[in-house]
Order: sequence, then C-alpha cells, then structure tokens
Amino acid sequence: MSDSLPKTVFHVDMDAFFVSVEELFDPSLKGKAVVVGGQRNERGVVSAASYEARKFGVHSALPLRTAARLCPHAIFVDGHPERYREYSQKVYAVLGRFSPKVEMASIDEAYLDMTGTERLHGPPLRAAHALHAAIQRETQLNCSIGIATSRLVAKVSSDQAKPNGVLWVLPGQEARFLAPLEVRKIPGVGKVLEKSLHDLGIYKVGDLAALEESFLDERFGEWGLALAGKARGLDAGGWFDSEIGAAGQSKSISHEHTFNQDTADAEQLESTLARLSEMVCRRLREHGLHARTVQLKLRYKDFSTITRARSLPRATQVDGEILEQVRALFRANWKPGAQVRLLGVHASSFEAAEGQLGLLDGRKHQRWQQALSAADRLRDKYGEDAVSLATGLKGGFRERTHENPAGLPGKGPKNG
DNA sequence: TCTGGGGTCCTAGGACCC
DNA sequence: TCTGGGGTCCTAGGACCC
Repeated sequence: MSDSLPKTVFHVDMDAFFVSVEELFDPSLKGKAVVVGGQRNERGVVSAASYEARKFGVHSALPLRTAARLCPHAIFVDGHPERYREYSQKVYAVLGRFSPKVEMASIDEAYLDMTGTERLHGPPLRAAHALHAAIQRETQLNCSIGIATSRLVAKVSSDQAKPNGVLWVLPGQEARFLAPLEVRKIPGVGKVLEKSLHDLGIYKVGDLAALEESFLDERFGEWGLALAGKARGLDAGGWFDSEIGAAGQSKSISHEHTFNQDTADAEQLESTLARLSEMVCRRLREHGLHARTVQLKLRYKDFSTITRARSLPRATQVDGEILEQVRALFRANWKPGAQVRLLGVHASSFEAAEGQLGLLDGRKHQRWQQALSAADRLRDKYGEDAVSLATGLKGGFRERTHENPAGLPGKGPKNG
C-alpha cells in the first residue's frame, strides 16, 4: 500500500451473538449453558454456545450430540436466522452514525474505517467507547471492539478484547502485539496450515515473523509471502487489502440440505433437488442476478463428497432451467441405491442479463421471469406452499420431504 | 464425538487460442 | 519434427471463515 498516514480501523465483533439474541427473546436463558443450532439428538453442529456452556468445552462447529455429552444440562435452542438478521441490521444502523465507511464482514462482525473522524468522535478510544455504549443502548447486546492500523490487527485485537471489551493496538506496536500469540490466531491460518507450521517448529506469530521471506516463499508460495506480511500486522494481499466499504456483489448463491436420515429414494432425492433449485432461483431473482454455472453437490453416507458443475450457454434465473441442469448432473453421477447424506445446488458466474436472445425466445423468457417474480411475492405473503408453477418437467417436482429445510425456521415438524 | 449451511478464495490440470 | 509459452475459461477439490 502507500506510505500515507496510518489508517484507524475498528473491528466490531458481537459477543456470543446468536445466544445473546435468543436471550432477548427468552430472558430465562440468561446465565445458563445455552447451545444454539438444534436439538441434542439432531444431526448438525453448534452454531453458538453461551460462555457458561463454553466452560464445558462446547464451541461452535462441534456436533450437537457431542455438545450434549459434554454439557448434559445445556439448553438446546433452534436457530432463528431472521432474528439475527434483524439485530444485525440494528447494529449496522448504529455503525453508520460513526463512519460512512462500514463493511459487515458477516452477520455479527463489521469493519469501520475511522480514519479522519477525530474531529467528530474524538480520539479512537473515546470513539470506541461511545460506539460500544450506543450498541449496548440500542440493541441490548454486548460487543468487543479492536482498534488498529489494519483490518487484520483490528480483528485479532477484538478477539483478544473479548468479552465485552475494547483494545487499541497503538500504531507501530503491531508486531509486538502479535508476536506472543499462537499462529492459529492469524485469520487464514486454520487446522491444516497450523499443522504444517508446527511441523516446522513454528508456534508463535513471532516465530513466523522472524523467518526469512524467501523461506516462506519456497515453502508455501504466494501464500507464504502474504503470511510473512500478516505476521508483521499488514493487510498483505487478498481480501484484507481491499478498501473498507467497497465489498462488491456476491459471487455465488447456494442451498444445501442434509437429510435427517441418509436416503437412496430417488423420488425424495429429486424432489429435494427441485426445492433447492427453487430456493436458489428465488434468491437470484431477489438480487436481480442470472447465473451461468450450476453446480450439484452430493455427499454420501460415508461423508465422501463430489461436486459436478455445468456452464450454460446463457445465464438464467428460471427454476426449470436450473433444475434441468442439476437433475441431469444428478442422474449422470448418482448410482441408484447409493445412500445420500446431503444434496446441494449452487449457482455462480453471474451476468447482468441475457444478451443476444432471439426476439421470440427473449419474450418467452421474460414472461417466465415475470410469472416467477409474481409467485415469489405471493409466497412472501402467504407462505412457502401457497404457490407452485408447472414446469413441463416431469417427476415429483412438488414433492416435499418431511424435514424442516435448513434456513426456513418454523416450517415443518421438528423432533422433540 | 460423527461431522450444518452459506459463503470466499486458491490450486491445479486440461482445453483452447494465439 | 521431437515438443514454447502465455492467457483464459472450465471443472474439481479443498482450506478457511462465521
């Protein structure tokens, strides 16, 4: 980057976000061991755990059944995505008053470029405390705030500030702040990279920073160089290097479903594909997008997973066209009888719209889209099952599984 | 212990083109 | 004749994040 004045970056991270939101809706959960993500006997993993539950070793991504074993007295709660979106938006509204350059990095964390806001909000610590108080007051939720000269260090410092804290890493102190931390604390260093680093005797970020760049380059290529920069606190390469608030259009839309029980029932599998295709297309239309590449994901009983993709000659957002591709991929790759655990439908390679359609073809296409958008509005009003469109494609299109589609809370029967 | 769902980014090989 | 080199697109898989 340039050698202009150092930036001031805030990273705001909500504390135990899903759990905290659930507590607002059910105050009796407060202070208890709470696990959000599903019931104790369900397939699936923990989305969030209260600090009380964490004392027993429960953490996000842990299988629910394991969590139930580690913490038998925990209260298990289904997730409510719409509640989390609502509170995420409340947080976003507060953030916007502190800086015009805000970027939500996920549903519960955001970056703010606070460079040059001193006259308005005072020095960084004062601004951070004001922000912290405003979020508390307006959402009744706690957060932690990291302040630094880069996104990377701000993120690491908000993590060190948890829970409910503010931590400022002074300009020039980045490397010293990072040095004693485990390499795993660097965003982008996961299980696998951590292991390779450990195998080389590298445990702390300081060990990493002390290495020759040429060594990291040889060992890990481009990634190694970026890693060297990160160890020194720089937003070296990739996403971290982009300007805050400049995030572009999303690049893919997907839906997937894990069956409560593995199945080899062709009808059930194909009706699930139809439902997933509809969900994907619906979101394409909501965002005004047309996808050229369609991908099927197939996970078997033994957890082995394949993906098969196909690119279309022209982009589409029509259910039937996507489903046709997905179904062809499915029929070409699924061996009848093989037990399936998960199915997924993924759309990517977005284009603004169709280009050079023949007039007639284009008209027909357009009418389809109008019909589908109208159907979407009806579904919004009267519920998911209110509308179905004939597609001309045969085979259990409107069949439904008896399971609750993930991400559609409150629909369908739940165990327990 | 038995492993969700929604994303992003990277790598690597083959096709194809110049 | 005895094997170029770069660019781009496509597909498959996997690491990683929340």
